[in-house]
Amino acid sequence: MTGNSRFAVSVHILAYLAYRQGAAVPSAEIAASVDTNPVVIRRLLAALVKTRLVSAQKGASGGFSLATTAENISLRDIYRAVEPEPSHGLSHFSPNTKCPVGAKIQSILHPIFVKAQAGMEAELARVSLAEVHRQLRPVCPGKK
Amino acid sequence: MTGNSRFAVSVHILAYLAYRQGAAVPSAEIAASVDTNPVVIRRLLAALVKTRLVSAQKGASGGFSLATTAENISLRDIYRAVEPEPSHGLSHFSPNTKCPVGAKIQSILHPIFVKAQAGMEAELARVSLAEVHRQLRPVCPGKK
DNA sequence: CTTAATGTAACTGACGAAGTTACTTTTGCC
DNA sequence: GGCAAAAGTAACTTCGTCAGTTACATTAAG
Repeated sequence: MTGNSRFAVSVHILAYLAYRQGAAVPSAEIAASVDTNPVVIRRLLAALVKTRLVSAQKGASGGFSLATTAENISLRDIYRAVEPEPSHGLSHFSPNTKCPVGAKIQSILHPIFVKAQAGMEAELARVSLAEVHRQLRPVCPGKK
Repeated sequence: MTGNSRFAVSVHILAYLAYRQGAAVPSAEIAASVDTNPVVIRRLLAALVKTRLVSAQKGASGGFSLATTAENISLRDIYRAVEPEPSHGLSHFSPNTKCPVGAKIQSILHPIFVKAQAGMEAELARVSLAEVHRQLRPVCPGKK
């Protein structure tokens, strides 16, 4: 598992916690579901705990659980918790300010990037963790 | 200039071509405006030529110019020309399929990511290169 | 035929993220 | 009290991607 999968893995983690219905789930169990190292999971969970989406219980028989209901958590909340501030490549982009184009291009692009980012997050905001959870346990036709 | 600034630099390139009003502009001149190496510029231009946003003229007194009007180029066109297919971290994310969550999470996330991407691109589609060009040459109050 | 340009391949270096090891701290449970 | 299990975290190793660079073949104007 290489490349930036922080968000995808984080949604997986929270979906797993929802699936386990409030139990204190150790990082090793989540790591088995994601198929990665427990430390990777704990690092992402640290961000999710900091933003109060998840609560952590140290010590024996400890573990992680959702800090609120799955309805109250949107994918945008998760995205913002674990993704770094989007730079869109504007940091480390230092055009020649002696050129009329280079002097202005950054200030022109910045608000455009902010809107593009907002457009993406608006779509994520429409999906709750509960919706993801629901799709995990689909209605089983014919079964009551 | 480090990190993924392909899109920002590409908009800069096209804005520069618009600014030069149809002249055949060599990559070295664009590189001076962006403050980077001409090869970096030519690599991005190769993608822009392939998608027919820009035309290239080889040989002495050759260079690059817009293949169409700035009104006809949206920032989404530029984005799609130079950014690789968005994986959103789903490639290289291989959860444990023996777990009920791991088995389904990818197919749940995929359509959500597609919508998020579309939300972002819709905002980029609203901005044309002409709009960027206009902001480069603002009305100069008092000047006729 | 010279010169200036594109088109590309090959290499280097920086950076970020995943993965791993190892250790400290905390806490339930016997 | 002491053991076991867990979070928390630091340090290190890969690994992939991209910007940057050098070098060279190809092309076309004058």
